[in-house]
Amino acid sequence: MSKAKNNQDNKAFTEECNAVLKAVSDAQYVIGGKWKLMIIISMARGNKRFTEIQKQVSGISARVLSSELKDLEINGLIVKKVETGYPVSIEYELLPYSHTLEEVVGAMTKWGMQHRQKIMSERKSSSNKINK
Amino acid sequence: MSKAKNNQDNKAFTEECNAVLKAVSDAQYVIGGKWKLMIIISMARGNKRFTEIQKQVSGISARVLSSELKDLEINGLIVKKVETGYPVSIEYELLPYSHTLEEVVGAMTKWGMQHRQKIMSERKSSSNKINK
DNA sequence: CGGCATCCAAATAGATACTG
DNA sequence: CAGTATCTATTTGGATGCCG
Repeated sequence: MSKAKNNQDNKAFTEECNAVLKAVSDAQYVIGGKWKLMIIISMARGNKRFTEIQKQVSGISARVLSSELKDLEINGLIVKKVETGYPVSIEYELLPYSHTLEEVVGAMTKWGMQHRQKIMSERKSSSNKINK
Repeated sequence: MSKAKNNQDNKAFTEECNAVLKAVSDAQYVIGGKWKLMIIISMARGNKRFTEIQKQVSGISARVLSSELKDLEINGLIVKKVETGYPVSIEYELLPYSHTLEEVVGAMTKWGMQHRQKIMSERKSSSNKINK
């Protein structure tokens, strides 16, 4: 392979790489961080109330959940519905757009499960780490 | 649908939900954060040297890259290879296990690209945000 | 119940300088 | 080149109390 050909390849590769990096970075801007996907998963299973979601997504504080829900609403993934009445009831609902995340959630779930399997069967080596 | 049936459904749903949440949380432990996937993407395109990777993953500092590479090595995704010689050359390489991430990376790339498209075609609303 | 305000502690990251 | 050390600045997050 000539040097020129190599450079061409590298250039195309770099451009494709930058496109992928940009896309992943865009995605992480919206669904990155510790909680956003977990909130969406919990909501996809029917949790709509603030306290329900907080109970299922273990470890999240009210302050953080509140702020995450706002982000998700701003980014078009959920809506906050306020039903006036006595008492006022507030529910969060997934918007149809959130379903576009199914593939991402599916891939991460699958990977997380197989990774735990892998770690479990590697109990000899203790330097690998897994959540709690 | 009876109340009992409903409760059963909810219980099964809750358990399945917790399994998914745990898996996603495991995955995020290893590949979460702003940089890890981007480093892997860059390396999958052939970048092996510290400085090459830092150049392609724009915005990452040497200190953070150094620490991220260590995490990735601990978790079995990459190796650091030191070729003694003059001068000593250091290269990082993806391990075969890193290929198990292809589906995750693919899903996120796809989603990020379509999301940018969506935002672009929604230029009327200015409250949605996208990276730089 | 569903938050927001405040305070404070901890984690994270940038800048800079330095080393083998 | 491939980092490490140090210091500081910023971000993040927990705890608590209050409010409609």
